[in-house]
Amino acid sequence: MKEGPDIAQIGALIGDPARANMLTALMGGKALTATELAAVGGITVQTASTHLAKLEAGQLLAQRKQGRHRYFTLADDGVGKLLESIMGFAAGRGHLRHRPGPKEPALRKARICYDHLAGDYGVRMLDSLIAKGAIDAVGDGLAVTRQGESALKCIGIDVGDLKSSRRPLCRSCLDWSERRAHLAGSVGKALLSNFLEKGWARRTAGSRSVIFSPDGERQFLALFPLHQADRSSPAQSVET
Amino acid sequence: MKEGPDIAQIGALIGDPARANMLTALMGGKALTATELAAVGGITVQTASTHLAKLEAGQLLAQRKQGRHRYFTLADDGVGKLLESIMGFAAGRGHLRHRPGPKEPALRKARICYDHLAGDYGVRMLDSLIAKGAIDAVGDGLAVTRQGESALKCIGIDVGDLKSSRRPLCRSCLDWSERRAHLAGSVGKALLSNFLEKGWARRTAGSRSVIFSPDGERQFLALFPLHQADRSSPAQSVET
DNA sequence: TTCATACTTCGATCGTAACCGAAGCATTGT
DNA sequence: ACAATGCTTCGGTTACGATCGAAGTATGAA
Repeated sequence: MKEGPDIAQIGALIGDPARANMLTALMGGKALTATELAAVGGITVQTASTHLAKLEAGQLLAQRKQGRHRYFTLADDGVGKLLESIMGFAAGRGHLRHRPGPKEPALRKARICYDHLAGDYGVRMLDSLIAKGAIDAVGDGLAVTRQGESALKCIGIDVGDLKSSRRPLCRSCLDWSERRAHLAGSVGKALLSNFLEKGWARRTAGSRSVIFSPDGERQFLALFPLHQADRSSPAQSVET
Repeated sequence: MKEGPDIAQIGALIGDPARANMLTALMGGKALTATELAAVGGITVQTASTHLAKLEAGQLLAQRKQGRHRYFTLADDGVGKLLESIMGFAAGRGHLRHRPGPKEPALRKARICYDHLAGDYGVRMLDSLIAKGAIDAVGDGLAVTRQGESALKCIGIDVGDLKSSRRPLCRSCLDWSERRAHLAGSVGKALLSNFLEKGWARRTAGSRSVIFSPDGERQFLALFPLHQADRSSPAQSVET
């Protein structure tokens, strides 16, 4: 009598809050360790371990051993697509976990997305990089152009060094506050690290928000201008 | 800290087997009563009632009172799309609830899919209708051609009458035993009713399988031949 | 080797929600 | 008015699984 694909099974896998948090975290495309995932799920590593085992058994996750770490990623593109469609559905009917609250402006403006910059500033940065031809948007993916490489070198980022890692240089990461893409990947990480090193910005203790210094903010905005001057700067409207 | 759409909630809603069964049952597009849904879910009406209330609260289902019945349907097209994408995902990795069992041949051959014909014969019928130009496959959807209308009239189905209903004439319904499409919609329903009235086939009591009489089967196969003679009839291979 | 880190497995607890029997409404039919 | 049907609500049981502490395995560093 029972027939058809077992949607209950994968529903149940996604249905647990801890697992859902881990999966959403992995939507960024970055491989994360069990410990990191435990943190985003708000559970201990033991619990996370069993969750991860289940997700792997359900073929939602893939695991890659590397030294004493185990990196987990979404099993394949299909999983990402699936999660995206569920997120879209959930967002469409206001099933939001986190309605825009009072403390949010800072987070909307600039925050950490695992290791790169997200929020309004993150979106602005990627837009600007694409507009000035430093990054090429090819299909779904992103790639650093030759011109972009030299531009990054001026800032103090050697793209050649980053290439040695297995991690992709650029990835597009969907920003749920802005509903637009920002830059992930090793270049995204390097850029954020660069800002932090230069003292343009600093992370805050308990939160994921990134606070720019007055001077740093000025330099950042100058470095990543809004090339498309077709509308009054949305970045600045948030800035106030 | 938590951010983004709440995929856990809808995952949990779909994650319960009883609820998943009810939802898949409703994918046929037909509105079903609480009692019917309890049956497909394999639970009592009381339990079904609480499940249905939850699904409604989660905006997955809509309810329509009519006399002393309450008809449940998927809340909107988005829900159908969502479920389809999950089913596709699950099927793609072999997460099937029901591996081909011993009693299945009859079901694979011909069965009720809510109100229309599914299984090998259902697939064959649609293929044949398309091949002979009675139905046009336009994009994702299906449409009856002018020629198809007259052909159906010969069998005793007035497409004009069906048009008065709000229900779409033709819908493609994915067949999970065949992994191919068969014909749903009011035309699909009318065809099955037609076969039953003529005594070509009959429904069985407890099951969803449809049993053809020897004569009815002959006529059905003659009416819906396999136009593409590129392989030996798959219908007959199951028939044995 | 020994220690430290990263992760898994085991064992046990605890909460939640799925479930059903029984009773309570609501609608229809007689 | 009364009975019958369809469904919901209530109450109480039960089972599953999420969780964590503690112990066990693997990898790397000193």
